Amino acid sequence: MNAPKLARVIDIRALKSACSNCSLREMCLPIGLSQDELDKLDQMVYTRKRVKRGDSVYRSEEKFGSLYAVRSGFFKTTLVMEDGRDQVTGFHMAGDMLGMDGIGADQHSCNAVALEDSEVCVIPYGRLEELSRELHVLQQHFHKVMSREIVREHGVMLLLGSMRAEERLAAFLLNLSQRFTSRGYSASEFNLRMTREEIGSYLGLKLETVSRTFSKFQEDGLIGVQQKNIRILDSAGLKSVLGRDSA
Amino acid sequence: MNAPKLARVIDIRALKSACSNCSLREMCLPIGLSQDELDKLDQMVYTRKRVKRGDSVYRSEEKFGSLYAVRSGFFKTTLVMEDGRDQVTGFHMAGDMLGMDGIGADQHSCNAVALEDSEVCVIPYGRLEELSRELHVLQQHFHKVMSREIVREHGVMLLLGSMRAEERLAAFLLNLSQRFTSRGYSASEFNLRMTREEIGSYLGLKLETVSRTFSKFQEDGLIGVQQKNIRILDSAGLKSVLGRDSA
DNA sequence: TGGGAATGTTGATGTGGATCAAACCAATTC
DNA sequence: GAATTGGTTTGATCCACATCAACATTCCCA
Repeated sequence: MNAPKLARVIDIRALKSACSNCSLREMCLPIGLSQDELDKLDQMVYTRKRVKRGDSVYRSEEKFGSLYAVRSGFFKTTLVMEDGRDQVTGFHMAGDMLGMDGIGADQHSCNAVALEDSEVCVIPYGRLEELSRELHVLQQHFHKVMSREIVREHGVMLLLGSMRAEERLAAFLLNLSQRFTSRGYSASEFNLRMTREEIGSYLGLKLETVSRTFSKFQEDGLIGVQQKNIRILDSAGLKSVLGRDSA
Repeated sequence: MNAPKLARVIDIRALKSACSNCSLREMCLPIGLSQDELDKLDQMVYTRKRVKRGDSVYRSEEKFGSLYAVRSGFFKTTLVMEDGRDQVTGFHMAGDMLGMDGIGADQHSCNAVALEDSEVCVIPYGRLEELSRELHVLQQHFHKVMSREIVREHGVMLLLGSMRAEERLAAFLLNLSQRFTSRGYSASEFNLRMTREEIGSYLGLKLETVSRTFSKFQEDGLIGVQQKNIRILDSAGLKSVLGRDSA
């Protein structure tokens, strides 16, 4: 009985899915575009896709065709080795771009999995190429997005290659906090969307180590932890954990 | 007395520096371009630059302006943490592209240092943008290059996050071997251009561990090591080190 | 051509984080 | 409201790699 009504509501929402009135337009592809250019972008991004918690936007080996802008929700990207070991290579939230790994070999090289019910904007890659040949600003922005992904990964390499467990966790929390802040959320309190195991996988640690280190940070008065809820009590203290030679 | 003659030789060589008759054109930017398009590329890449061993092409924080295609020689890229710890983020040889980390923030975020006397082609980034708006093939190729850099870094993250020392070294050697092969050099014998310390830094290990592991591989008959000279004696064996649960 | 600085090897010992194991807790589900 | 399930915490022990140290080798360049 309610079904038709619900469907209509969704239709209306879909109509409004255009980039030009998206609340994320200041941190997504539309940055710096004029109204005119935005209209063109609207024609390119015509699909939104809901992704339920646990489902994936794309999987490794899958044919590449589109990029995805996270509209809402939270994702992880993971790599799987032949022997089954897998590793989280990133966590992604609203405004982040997914799928750029697929361009090089025309197939995806990792899995993008939703950690909560989420929504992405589907950006057909061919259209993006076309449009970015036309719109200099869009081209520039797209290149910047890719470049920043490279730099982000540099950071992770640094973390994995030269930091101790406490430093990794501190860097992780500070990074999350900073990203939440830039999206208008509280810098000092947030809910983790991922498990200790996923954090560990991302940071090259075991989940027990993650848990222990959280506990230690709590004892030291740096953070408050209650399951997935994190309060950052002493962000300067956390920063000083980074680049501290030893315990 | 010889100087003028030498200078003229260099001039001639400089004239021939065009992409269209570069021996690397099949693994560098020119891939897939028609003669016509190649001519345009030639106009873009008009500078070659010699880089002496130990010198850098660019340094972290430096203003970004150009990309660099390695023409000959060998480079490492490194990141430095505030506290001085530094980490090698990659090794780069002929045909590789350097500097893409700089696009995002309009300044470089790592150092690119020559490990032997080398030569790079300077690609002014503005020109590349321009030209790739014109030449679809070039645009595609450039995007692929960036994407592959992302995928390469994914691989390093996997290595740093989930592999043990022996696996890291094995993966490293196989990767080098494969890259030499694709450049027409021997897959089974090559000279390392970097020190044990640099290898260790790249792999998240100490130089002693690198040295010991090389020795172990040698004892096991997998490789022959003599200082910087490496012979791969049993590449299948090396592959089987990867993804082996334990010693 | 020799002497000193880098670089590399190998051994002995130490330790941070992994592993193994056991509770504990919160959220569902029956 | 008992039972199940997925996630988290905490303790005891272990081990892969780091660290410290001594020596060997190679590379420079004075």
